[in-house]
Parts: sequence; C-alpha cells; structure tokens
Amino acid sequence: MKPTIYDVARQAGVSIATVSKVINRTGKISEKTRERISEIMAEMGYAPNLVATALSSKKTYMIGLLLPDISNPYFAELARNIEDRAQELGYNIVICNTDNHVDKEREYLTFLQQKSVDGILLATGLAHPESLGLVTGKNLPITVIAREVPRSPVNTVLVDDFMGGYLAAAHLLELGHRDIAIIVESMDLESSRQRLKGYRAALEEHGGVFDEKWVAVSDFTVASGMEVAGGLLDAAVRPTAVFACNDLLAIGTIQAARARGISVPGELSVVGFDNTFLCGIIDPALTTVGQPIRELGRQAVDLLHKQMGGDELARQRVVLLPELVVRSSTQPLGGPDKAK
Amino acid sequence: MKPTIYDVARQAGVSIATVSKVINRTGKISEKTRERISEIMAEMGYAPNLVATALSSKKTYMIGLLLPDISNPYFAELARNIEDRAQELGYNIVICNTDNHVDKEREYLTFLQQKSVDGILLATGLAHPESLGLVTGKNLPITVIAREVPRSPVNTVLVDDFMGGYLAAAHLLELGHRDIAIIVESMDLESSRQRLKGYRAALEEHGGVFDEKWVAVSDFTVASGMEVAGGLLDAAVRPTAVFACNDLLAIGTIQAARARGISVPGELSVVGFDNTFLCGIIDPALTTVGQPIRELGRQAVDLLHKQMGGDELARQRVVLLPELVVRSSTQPLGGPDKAK
DNA sequence: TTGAAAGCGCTAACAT
DNA sequence: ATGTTAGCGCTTTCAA
Repeated sequence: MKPTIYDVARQAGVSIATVSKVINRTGKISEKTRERISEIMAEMGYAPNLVATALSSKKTYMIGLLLPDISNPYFAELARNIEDRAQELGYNIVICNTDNHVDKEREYLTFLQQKSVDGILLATGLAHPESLGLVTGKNLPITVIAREVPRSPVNTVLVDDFMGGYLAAAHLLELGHRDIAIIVESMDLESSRQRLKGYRAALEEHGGVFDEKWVAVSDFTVASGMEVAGGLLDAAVRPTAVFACNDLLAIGTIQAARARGISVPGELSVVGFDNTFLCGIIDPALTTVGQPIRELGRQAVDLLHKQMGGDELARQRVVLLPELVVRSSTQPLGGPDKAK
Repeated sequence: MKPTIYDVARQAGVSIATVSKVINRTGKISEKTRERISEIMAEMGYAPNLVATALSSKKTYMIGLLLPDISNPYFAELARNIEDRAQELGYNIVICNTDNHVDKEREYLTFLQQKSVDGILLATGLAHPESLGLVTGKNLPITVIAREVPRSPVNTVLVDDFMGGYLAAAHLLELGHRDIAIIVESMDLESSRQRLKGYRAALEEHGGVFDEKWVAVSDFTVASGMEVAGGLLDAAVRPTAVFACNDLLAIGTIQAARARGISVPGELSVVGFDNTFLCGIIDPALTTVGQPIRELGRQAVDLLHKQMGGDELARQRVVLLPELVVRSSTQPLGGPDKAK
C-alpha cells in the first residue's frame, strides 16, 4: 500500500502534525527535523493523497472547462492555452463538451460542483442566464470566455466583436467591395450580433447601405457554411465579398465558391474570423480577423485564479482587441490591377 | 453552507447510514423512507460531496488523458470521442498536454496519481518504458492508445500501422507510381516504423525496390512537413508520389509542391494518414489512410473501464484496421487518361 | 518547536 | 429495515 502521513510520522518518530507542517511549509519546524522528515518521505516514496488534502482544505486544484466541442480547432487552441496557464498555476483542467446543449451544460455544471472544482471556465455557447444561476451565488468562481452575458455580474474575457466585424467589413470596403454578404454563426450569440453591428457600422460609415439580403445565418460547421454560402452565391445578384463570422464558415464559403467555379479571391473575396491555424492551411490562405486566443486563455485563467484566491474583486470584463490578418483570400474589387 | 448528509439525516430523523443507502441504492430501505428522504434531499438541494465520497470509497471517477497537444486536430478528435464515452460511463477527463516531453509526461503521471485518478489513458508520444514504470506495478489502470509499447504488459488500442503503410503504398503503386517517397513523423515512434515497414512491404511485393533516398524524417507539424517535402521535391530526381505519415505532413507536402508550382495531383500524388477533418478542407481533398478515431477512443475507454472495474483480465491489445479513403490528391501516374 | 485531537463528508462493516 | 461506529488521509486550532 502507498505510505500515508501516519507511516511517515511513525518512521520519523514525530506526530502527523509535524509532518503536515513540513509538507506544507507552514508553522515553525526546526531545520533539523525538516530535513530528516524530508529525507524519510523521499525514501519511503511518500506523496500526499490529494483527495484527502482536498477534503480537509477544501481546495481541489481542479478547474472545469465547458466548451461546445474540443474538436473544433478554435476551442482546441483555446483549451491548449488555458491548460498551459492552469498548469503553471498548479491547476488541472477537466474538459466538458456541451455541444451547446443547455441540458449538457447544466449537467456538467452541477456535476462539477459536486466534484468541488475550484472554479469554472465557461466558453460554451448558450450561457443561459438560468444556467449561470446554477453557479452564480453559490460562490463558485467562474469566468466566461468570449461570450457576452448581458446583465450578469460575472467576470468575462472576450474580444471586441464589434470592432472585429468592423475591421472585416472596412477591409473589404477599402478594397472597393460594396456587395458584401455576412454569414453569422447564430443570432443567439451576443458575439454574432456584435460582429453584425460592427459590419453594419463600417458599411454605413463608408457610405454604404445595410441590406438584409446580405445577411445569412448558419451554424458553426464547415458544411453549413458551405450550404448557406451556396444560397448567397446562387442568388440573382451575387456578392463580391463575404465576411464569414468564423474560419470554419469561411472555409465552407470557399468550398461553395469552388464548387461553382467561382474563383477566390478573383471573383469573390472572403474574410474569416478567429485566425485558427486553418487559415494558413487552406488555399487561398484566409484573410481573417484574428482573436488573440493565447491571451484569451491566459487572461481567463488569471482572472479565475484571482477569484479563487478569495480576491473579492469587483467583477470585471477584460476586452481584448482583434486584429485584421490579411492573407490571400481577399483582393481589390475587379482584380489586383484595378486596385483602388 | 451546502447541506451535508448529516443535515439530511437530522431533517429526516434518521441516521446518516440510512441516507447514504438511499443515495447509493444499496442495502435494504423501505419504500416509504426512501421516498421521504429523497424528497427531503430535493427540498434541501442536497448533493453529495464527491470529494468525501472519493476519500472513503477510493474512487474519483476521474481519468487522466495524456496527449502531446490537444490543439493538434488528430488528438482533439480523439479527445472528443474519449470524453464522450467517458461521460457515458460517469467519468470525467483531465487533459494533460505533454508536448512529447518526457519530463512533462512524468510530472503529469505522478501528479495524476496523487490526485487519485481512477485510470490513465496514454496517447502521448514517447511512452518511455521508464515513465511507464511510474504507473505500471502501482496498480493504476492504464491503457495506451495508438502507441505500440513493445515488451510492456499494458492494455493497448491501436490501428494496424503496418497495414496502413501498406495500403497507402499499394494504392500509389496501383496508380502506376514507382518513385514513391515517404515522410515519417519520427523514427522514435513504433507506429512510424510500422508504417514504414508496411510501405516497404507493399513496394517489394509489387516488384519495386526499397530505396533509402525516398525516406525522409520530419516532426509532426505542417511547417516541418513542408520543409522536408521541399527537400524531396528539390532533389535531382523527384518522386511522383509522397506518402506522408500524417495529415499535417501531407498538407505541408501539398504546400511545398504548390510553392514550387508543382501541381497536385497532376505532377505529384499525395497520401496522408489519420483522416482528420482537415482532409476535406484542403484543396485538393486529401487521399488518406483513415484511422477509426471514434472507435479508438471508445475502445480505449472501455478497456480502461474494465480494468478499473477490477477486472483482472489478461492484458490485451486491440488492433483496429485502417482503411484507405480515396479523395482527390492522388491520380494515376501520367494523368487520369493514362490510367492503368 | 512539537503534539493531541477534532474535524472534513462520506462509506461500509457490524449491530440491533 | 435502520443505526452505530470506525475509518479514509489530511489540515488546523489549541496545548504543551
């Protein structure tokens, strides 16, 4: 059997309290006994049972991470950065795929609480206020990532989606495009609404006119992006540029264009959102609005960490700024020669 | 404060043992009291503290998953399937990114043990026998995924890499190719060696000759695949086909070809390995050797589950079969017209 | 500086 | 059918 603190104490001829103190570097212990006990622990191959520690100290050093689907590159990259930072701080990450289902979300939330995770990182879709209620108030630290939760006093880390939408549209407008379609992921997401608003603002600011016919809604898969983009491209009047609200949809759009013999960026410019590694992999390389995924992950963990530290800080919202990353999927209307 | 089993017992006027029994559906409890206690628990919003449960029952319902990098699509997809199955069985997954570093691997391994996870899923690279020793013997259930660990009595789930290599090469040979290069991920991996052997076997079986000059070694990134493929393509005599040992490398190969104005599949056929969702996203769509990722994940969890159930089953190795998935990145040597 | 002892919240014999 | 009680392995006052 694995040695316990009792075994160590007996072996060293001291009490378990003393051993506990050298383990945790708490209290006052003479240099001599500290060393002796340390040696003995090493010899015996002793390692504290962290479940017992958790029970008495009420800290599990576990963080629950809720996201729609870890196999989605955006979330995979996010998860990676989160885990890295958490690890640095001594925390483990428990992943929970919700598929944006309210039930799954709720199920995980209650389960994680029973497991006494120290905090929760919420990067999943429909952060229904009701679901949030499951956590909020029960003084379980939580921070929401990349999701705006209006009217809820929770810590949040996100990118400026409005600005992102603006950047994408402005880029296309500057290239001379006027018939710019936008494909949003879902109107249920505040981030989608913000990106749409940003797109609209850019349009109007540049003397353009916002037209409902250029707004298409899909879900978050390549396939649905392809389908929705197809509808746009088959319409009587076809857009010369498409702003897809995430890279997957942008890729779907490119595929839809290819299937119809429409060249990108020759006849159609495409802008994505997220700047996942996919952008560099597809052809043409995708111009996109880059989210600082790494920072998003780190800041979220840091913010949560503060809360978990008992820091009764006022709830805050950290807004990171997106950045336009120009690659090869966009070009001036009418071709590079006629560049404005 | 959250109610404990004592609160419930007091409220119901019974002993905690009775409450425990209705929680766990163990022992004999009259229908009446069961219902009454259930109601009371619901009223009080009682939920068992799983840390305490874990301490006394010695089961945490946590599984540690070690993989190189969750942001790699292959592992992300694997992780997704693993989490799904684990969730069905009531287990949570703790992710650990090792970057194939022996130290990180070791660190996580000891840490997970202290946290008393019920089992470990090892999908990380250099499963050094020594590292394995950290777990093996300490009767911590473990199963290794997609990694062959020679001479170690651990449960394993993997695909037949030899067959995979064979399928890839045979496909190219049947298309008439003779100058077929292979890019392996790392010769340290048994899977790489097996794929290479399969490739070689196919070659020789088809009357070809194995030539060292067609074997290139890279690591597991798109960039390195691109670089290594570049070397192959710039050589005096250029291959007409490349078998890359994973999709990322295959994509790198396609990019290297594109950068040189070499058309794929026109002048160069490319086959990948894994069948991640990337295959359908890039242009041309990638012909690849498909791993049954979903099955891999599920079977691994199931196998681990048996062990955790105390099933003293003999160690076993489950070998799943790969399948060739033909898409658009391969074509007969000399063009589709001259198809053999 | 060190130790005794009372929890933490639950499970599981063993009694009743 | 229900209750008593001794742990599980550790933390943390409070004494000594």
